Amino acid sequence: MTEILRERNRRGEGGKLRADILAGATSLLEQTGSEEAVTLRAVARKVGISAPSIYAHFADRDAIVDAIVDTAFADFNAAVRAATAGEADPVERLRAGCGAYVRFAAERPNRYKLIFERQYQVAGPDEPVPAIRRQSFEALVALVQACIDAGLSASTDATLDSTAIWVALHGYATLHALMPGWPWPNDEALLNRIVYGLGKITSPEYFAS
Amino acid sequence: MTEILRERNRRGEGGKLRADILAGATSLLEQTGSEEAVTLRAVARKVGISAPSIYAHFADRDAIVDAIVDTAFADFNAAVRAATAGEADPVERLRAGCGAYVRFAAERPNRYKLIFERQYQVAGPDEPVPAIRRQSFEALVALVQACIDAGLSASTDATLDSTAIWVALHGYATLHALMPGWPWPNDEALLNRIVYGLGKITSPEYFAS
DNA sequence: TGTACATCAGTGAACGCGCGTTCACTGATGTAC
DNA sequence: TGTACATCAGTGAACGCGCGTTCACTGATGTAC
Repeated sequence: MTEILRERNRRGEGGKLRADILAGATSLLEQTGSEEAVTLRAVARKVGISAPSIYAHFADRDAIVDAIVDTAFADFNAAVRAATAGEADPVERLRAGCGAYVRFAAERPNRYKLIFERQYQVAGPDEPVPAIRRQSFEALVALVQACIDAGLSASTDATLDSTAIWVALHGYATLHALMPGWPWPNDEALLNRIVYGLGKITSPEYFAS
Repeated sequence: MTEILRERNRRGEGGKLRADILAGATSLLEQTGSEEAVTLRAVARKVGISAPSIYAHFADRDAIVDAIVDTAFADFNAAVRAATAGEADPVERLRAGCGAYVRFAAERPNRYKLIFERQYQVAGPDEPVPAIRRQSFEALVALVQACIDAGLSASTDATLDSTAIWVALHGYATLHALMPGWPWPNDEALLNRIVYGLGKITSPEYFAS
């Protein structure tokens, strides 16, 4: 648990500590792999300050975790959007988006996990899902629908097939992080099976893979 | 947190407490949804005994959680095996096994979650996966291979396609538990897409669904 | 059949720990005069 | 240009809490004689 030597901020620059706390908490989460490890005191140790100093910037422990989730979710949406933006062909766009989804999770496994687990805690078991999460799913449905419209997919239900793709991507992302010792098949091949198989992509060059 | 009124066991029947502790711990896990809630003291309160009494039956807190995992994993394997045993047609067997997989997770979401998360903690990030887990995957591969052998699947790589099916089932199971408020499509339809789509089942009556 | 006693099932008090949070404070620094 | 002071950034000690675990114990019960 490395501690950072830290100089007191100059007057008017107290706000900088907020960013340091967030960075420390995020690295703590990513290193230990569990949300429970993000304690006020552990974060303070990591950042090199005393525990009460955090209260100037966050209301309580939960506010820190919420801030991590907000940042991570924004990063996630941005990563997927950036990946799809670069492709013209509908199938390539879909494939690129799904690739970015899995890559994000692989590179930040614990932040990915937190995004989804926190969802549950925030919304409660029976409450509706927040708009921001629904929107990123709608984007996936739109990608599949574009393939259908271009005559490249045999799907007759973009929502159903998007859901299938989504659960497969989520399962792959979480299992991959959870069982690195598993004899996983080639990453590209598995992703192709998920995207082309569940997306009912008809073009032979896609389906062959 | 209901406490159970409990009479002291008679001489020679001390072992009964072990089962009570396990049952209390399991119900605590299933109610609260988090492994952290399964504390020695919470289990003792649940069962209606004092905390130190647990040490006569379990070495430490971790041993209780391990026992829950062992039981849950055995139950899981039994449920899937029982489902496949009843079917003669290879595709029906595969479909029944996958259905049992998802049903098990839906009925005991927190035990299902624990089985996989504990995996990680036990084996460590880089160690190989225990034989018992590998065996239940091999059973899935065999089900897919049987479909290929019967000329009912166009798959040319039973392991790859079984992996795809597995990650999709896992993703569906975990997301379903995590987001009950999500507008999930019809359960049968989604499972059919996963099993028939990723299993490359060719029979028209299957593929149409 | 009666009784002493070993054993068994389980208890209550205590320990040290890390936690979230509160409170009164300190000391450097920018600014008003 | 010098100085008093308000403000800002952050601290140290303390609180009560629930935890895992230890220890010496208690009292009911089956059994040997």
